[in-house]
Amino acid sequence: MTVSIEDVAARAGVSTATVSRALRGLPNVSELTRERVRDAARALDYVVSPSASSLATGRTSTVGVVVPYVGRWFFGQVISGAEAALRQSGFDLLLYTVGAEDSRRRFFEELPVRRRVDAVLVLSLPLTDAEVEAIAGLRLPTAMVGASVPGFSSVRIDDVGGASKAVNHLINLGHQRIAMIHGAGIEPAQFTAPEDRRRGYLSALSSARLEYDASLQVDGGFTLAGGERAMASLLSSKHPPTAVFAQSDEMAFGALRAIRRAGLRCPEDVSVVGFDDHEMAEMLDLTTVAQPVTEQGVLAVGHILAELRGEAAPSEDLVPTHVVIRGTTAPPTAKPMRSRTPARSASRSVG
Amino acid sequence: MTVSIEDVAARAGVSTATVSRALRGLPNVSELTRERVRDAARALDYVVSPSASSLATGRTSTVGVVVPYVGRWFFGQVISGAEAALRQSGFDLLLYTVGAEDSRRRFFEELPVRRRVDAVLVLSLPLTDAEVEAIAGLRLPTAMVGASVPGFSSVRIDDVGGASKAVNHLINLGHQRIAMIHGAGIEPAQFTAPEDRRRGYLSALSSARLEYDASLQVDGGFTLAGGERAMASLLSSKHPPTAVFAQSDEMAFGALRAIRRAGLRCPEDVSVVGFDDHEMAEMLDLTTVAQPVTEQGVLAVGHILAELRGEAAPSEDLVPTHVVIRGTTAPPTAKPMRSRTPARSASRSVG
DNA sequence: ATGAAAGCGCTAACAA
DNA sequence: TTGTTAGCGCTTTCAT
Repeated sequence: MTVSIEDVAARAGVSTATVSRALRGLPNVSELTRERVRDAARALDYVVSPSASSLATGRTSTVGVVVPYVGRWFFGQVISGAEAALRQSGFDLLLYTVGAEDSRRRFFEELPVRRRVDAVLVLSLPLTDAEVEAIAGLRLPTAMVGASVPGFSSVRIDDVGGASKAVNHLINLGHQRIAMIHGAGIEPAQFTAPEDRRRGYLSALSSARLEYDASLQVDGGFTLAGGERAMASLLSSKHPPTAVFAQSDEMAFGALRAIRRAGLRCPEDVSVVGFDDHEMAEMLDLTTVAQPVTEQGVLAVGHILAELRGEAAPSEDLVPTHVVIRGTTAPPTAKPMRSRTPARSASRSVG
Repeated sequence: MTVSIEDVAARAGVSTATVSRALRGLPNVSELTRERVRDAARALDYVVSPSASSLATGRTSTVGVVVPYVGRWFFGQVISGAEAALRQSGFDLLLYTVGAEDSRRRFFEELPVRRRVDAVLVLSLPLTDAEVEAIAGLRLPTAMVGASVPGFSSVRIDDVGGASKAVNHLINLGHQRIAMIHGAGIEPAQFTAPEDRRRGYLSALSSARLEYDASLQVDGGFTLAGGERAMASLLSSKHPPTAVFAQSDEMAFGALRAIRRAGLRCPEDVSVVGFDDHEMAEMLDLTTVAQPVTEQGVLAVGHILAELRGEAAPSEDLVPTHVVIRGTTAPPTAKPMRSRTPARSASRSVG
C-alpha cells in the first residue's frame, strides 16, 4: 500500500542503499543516478518513513518544546520563532504544555520526550532543582528561554538593564516616589526575572539618590488581577507614589484599571510603565520596556542546533531591551493627588 | 547504551513478546509475569522506542495540529485544549504553524505530516479547495475547528446565533442605527465566520424591522488596526451609527480606540459589542459574545480519536455562544452625537 | 559509485 | 499464558 524505499529502488534500477544516499543528498552518488532516483521517488510519490529512519539512525529530527502555557501572547510568539527556525532546519516541533500542576508533574516524572526528541527547548519555565536534574538526565542538548541554568544554553533579556531604563525614564520625568509592582512570589530560583527587575529598579533609584521605601514594593503575582490589587493597595496607602513600574505589562494593565476605578487618571495622577510590550500595550497606550520576543525563540533554537552539530558547548545570550514611550507616563503634577478638589484645581500645573 | 526490550526480557526471564504485551497492558499475561516485567522495566529505567514501535505498528501516536498562528490568544487556547485531550489519550502533538504565506504553501505542497501522524487537526484555517484536497489525500482522520468542510469532522460555534444575540442586545437597548465591522475579505470559502455573523446581524435587524443600510457595514480585516480604521470611517460618515457590532474583539478594541481618539465616549456616544470574549475584553470592559474556546479544541480531538478508534464517521459540532454584557453598551443617548451641544439635547427620544 | 546485508527495537501471527 | 519468528522501512558498514 504505502510505497517504500524498495519500490523506488526497483523503479530506478538501483539498490535501496543508493536510493537512501541519493535522496539524502550524500556525495558518492553520480548525478545521473541521483536524477533517476529522484524521478522514481517523485513518480511514486515516495516519502521516507520517519520512524524507520529514526530507528536506523537514532535521530528523530524532532525537538520538544516545553512551555507553561500556549495562549499567552509571549509564549506563543516565542514558539512561533522557534518553530520557524526548527522547520527551516528540517526539525519538527513536539509541544508539551505543562502549566497545570499535574501535567507538569507528569512531564518531569515520566519525561515523555525520552526517545522522541533530539533536543529540548524550555520556555520561561522556572524549574525546581529536581526538574533541572530530570532534564539534565536526558543528556540532550537543551536550551532555556527566560531562565538561566548552569550547564544549559539560555536566552534571556537584560532584565536588570530593562528595569532600570524604565525607572530612569520615570526619574527623568521628575518622579520621586516610584513604586514597583513585582512578581516575586514563590517561584523557584531559576526564574530570575522578578529578582533581576527588582535589582534594576533599586539601582536606578539609588543612582538617583532617591530614598528607599520598602512599602512601595508590592506583589502583583504577574497577573492582571494581581496588578490591579497591588495598585489598589498602593493608592490606598498613606503616601501614594506618583509613578509605578510594573514588572509586566499584564500587571500594568491591572494597575491602569485600578487607577481608573479609583477615579484617577493616568498619567495625570499616576504614571505607569510596564514590561514586555505586550500586543495590547499599544492599544492601551502603555509606556513599557520592549523585548525581542520571536527572536528569543530563534536564538534558542540556534543554540540547540549548534549543540546537535557538536559545534558548540552550552552558552548564554543576553538580548537587549528598549523603552517604548507611550501615553501612560508624564511628569508628576504639582499637587499631590489626594487633594483633587475643584476648588484647588487652578493650582495645578501640567508638566 | 540505551536499554531495549531485550534487556527487560532477559532481566524478567521472559520473552520480548511477553514484555511487550505486559507493558502495554494487553490481556493474556498473568498478573505475576506482568508485575515481574514491570519491575524489570522500572529497574532498568526502560522506555519503549516510539520509532521502533511505530515502525512495527504503523501508528505514530501523534497528531498534527495545523494552525495559522500561535501567539494569538484564540489559537493558543484551542491548542491548549487539544493538547490536554491528546496527552490524556497518549498522543503527542506535532505543531505546524502556517500563517506565513510561504510556510503555508510548503505545508500543503510537501505535507510534512505524511507518515508522521495518525490524524490531523486544522485550526481556524480557511482552506482553499486545493488545500482541502491535499489534506483529504492524506486519508487520515481530520477535524477542523472554526471551519466546515464536507467529509471532515468540524467544531464551530453558532456564528449566526451569536451575531444576532449581539445585535439583539443593541436593539433591546433601543439602538436603531447599528453598524457592523466585519472581516469578510478575500478569505476562501471555508472560513464561514464572517458570512455567518453577517447573516446573524442582518436577521436581527430585519426581525426588528430596522432599515437596511449597506453603508453601515465596513471591513475591519479582523485586526485591531482594521477595526480602528473601520470605526473612524463610520464616525466620519454623514449619519453615524449609535452602536456597532464588531465581528471580533480585536476589531472592537480598534473601534474603541477610534472612538476615544475622536474625543467621543463609549457607551455614551457609541455602543460597541465584540465577538470572542478575548482575554482583554474584560480588562477593556467590552460587551461581547463569548464562545467556549479551549473546549473546541477538546471536542475536535474527541472527533479524531473516535475516528481513529473506528467508532465514528466525520461529524459536526455546533457549540453555543452567549452574550457577556459589560460596560461598552448602553441605551443610545437622547441627542445625536454630531450635535453634542447642550442646546439640542432634548430633541431626541430614547429608543 | 554502487550493492549486499546486518541491524535499529519493536509488534503480531502463529505455535506451543 | 508464553515463546518463536518474521517483518516494519530505513541506514550504514563493508565489499566490490
